[in-house]
Formats: sequence, C-alpha cells, structure tokens
Amino acid sequence: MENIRELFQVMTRRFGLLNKNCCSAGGCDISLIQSHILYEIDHQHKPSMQQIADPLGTDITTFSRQVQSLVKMNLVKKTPDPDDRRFSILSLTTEGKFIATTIDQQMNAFLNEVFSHMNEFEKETVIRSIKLLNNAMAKSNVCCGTISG
Amino acid sequence: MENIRELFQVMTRRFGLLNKNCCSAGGCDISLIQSHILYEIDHQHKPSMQQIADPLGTDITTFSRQVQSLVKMNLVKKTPDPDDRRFSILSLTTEGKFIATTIDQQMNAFLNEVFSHMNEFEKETVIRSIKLLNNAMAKSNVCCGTISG
DNA sequence: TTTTAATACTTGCAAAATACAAGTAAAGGG
DNA sequence: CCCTTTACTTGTATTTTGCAAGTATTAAAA
Repeated sequence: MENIRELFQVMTRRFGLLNKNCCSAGGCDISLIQSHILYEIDHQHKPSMQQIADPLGTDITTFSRQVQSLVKMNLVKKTPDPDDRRFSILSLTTEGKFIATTIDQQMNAFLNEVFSHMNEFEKETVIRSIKLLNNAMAKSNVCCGTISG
Repeated sequence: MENIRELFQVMTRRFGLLNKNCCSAGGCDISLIQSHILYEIDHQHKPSMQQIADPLGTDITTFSRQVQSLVKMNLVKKTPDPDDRRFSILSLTTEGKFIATTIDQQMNAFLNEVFSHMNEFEKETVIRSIKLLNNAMAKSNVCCGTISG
C-alpha cells in the first residue's frame, strides 16, 4: 500500500499554492496569512481575536499585529464586545468582504476547473470523501483540535 | 450545494497544523519549511536547488539560505553536479534521512488514527478520491503546475 | 577564439513576520 | 478593595522573506 501521507502532502501543497496565487490576483494583493484571516472572520459568528488566531495556528501577538495592518488597510473592523470589553469582535468591512468574496470565487473557479477533469460520479465521490475526512479529523483528539468545520 | 472551497480549506488547514506539530516532536525540532524541504529532497531523484524550491513555492534566494542552515545542521548535503557544475544536487544525510523518516512515521500514525474513525470501505473510498483529485490537479493547467506526484 | 547571453545559484539589504517577555485594561472573585 | 484571571497590546530581538545585484559555469554567437 502506498504512503497515505504522500497523497495528502501532494494534495495540500497544491491547494496551498492555489491559495497563495489567489491572494495576489484580480484586484486583491494581500499575503497568504491575511487571506486566511479574512476567510476565517468571514466564516465565524462574531469572532474574537483568539477565536481566529487559534485555528490559524499563529501566536496571538503576531496575529494582533496582522489584524492591525488589516484594519489600517480598511479590510477588517475591530469592535469592543459590549458585554465584555476585553474582547474585540472582528468583522469584515465592505471592502474586506469584497476581497474575501473575490478570493472565494477564484478558488472555486479553479476547483471547478480541476473537477472538470472528472465525471459527475467521481466528483460526488471526492466531495463526499472530503466530508468524511473532515468529520473523522474533527473526531480525532490527537491533532488539529481547535479547528471548526 | 455547499462551497467546495470550504471543504478543502478545512481539510488542508488541519493537515497543515498536523505537519507543523510533527516538525517539533519526537526528537526533531525543525521549522515547517525545513520539514517540507527534507520531504521533497527525500522524494525526488537527485534534485537540484530549483527543483525543490519550485514545488514549495518559495523564492530561490530564501530557499538557498534555508538549505544553508540545513547543511549546517548536518541534515542535507549539497554536491556539485559533475556534468554541469552550476547545479547543486541535494541529498539527505543519514541524520536528515532519519528525521524525515521520523516525521513521516508520525504523520502516518496521526493519519491512521484519523482513519480509525471510518470503516474500511470509507477509508478505501477516501484514499481513492484523493488519488483522483491529485490526478485531476496534475491535469489542470490553471494552477499548481510545477508539483509532481 | 573571443564575446555575448543564458542559467544556476549566492549575497546585500531592507522590509516583513515571528514570538517571548512584559505591559495595559477589563472582569470576576474573595 | 485587593488579587487573580482573561484578552489583548507593545518592547525588543530574532528569523524569514524577496528584490536587486552579484558570482560562477555553460552554451551560443560572432
């Protein structure tokens, strides 16, 4: 049997490069980490700083400064939580939302192009498999504990 | 239909964190990029600098310095190609090979743990799907051109 | 054969990313 | 009212990064 890790390594590296390319294409020009931050803010409900920093695996101090630059670029807004003002609630500005959406569309376009090399059955199988995988990883306690989805 | 990118994003982020953890566990303590470099050298036949830098998506100058530190750490060896001395052929030292193998085993152990949350049929389906995906990505010309596997 | 161009890689430098330690500010006990 | 905890920010020093410009080697052209 082949090395399972190898399959994953190839797949995730390709997807990582895809992600990297999509940051600096079509109107947006942000770094990969910044793209990840926008994505994560967009997908969580009224997230705090730590709630975004955790799944990205970056130190909170590094994250704090990254958010500062995104705020300066007018892509992210930081609002103190009225219930507990220690928390900063992160949200996307209109411009930030636009960039996040643009990247998302680009990524999906690329992925659809990839899926165009398969038949419909294969495509369905692959998508179902990734869901299975995500569920299994969520159940696993040995790794990747803090990532939702 | 759900957002395909979202499925990929969750999966690859988890795998990325896994990769990150495995670098600095069980005897080895190297950075994520260094781990990727060791992996890539281990999987290519007499690779040159550029041949490793390309699939990792890092600038050749950054890569050059990373290799320098790996050579200093006695994990990588750099040999001038006798046929064309502009090329440096990269190889793992015994110690480098050991670390690469250790990381590989750890990754596979983690992945097997993940697969333990599925039945045999699901596992087979998932593995087949990832192969399908890798083949489709290899065929795609819009992205990730330089990655072998 | 000399010159020119191309390739593979390396260094200079300046900017960005990173993380530890130490700080501030707010909330919750005791 | 103090003391602790939590959420986040700044000080500082190190590391990483990549463009520009360099060296060294090969290939091609004059």
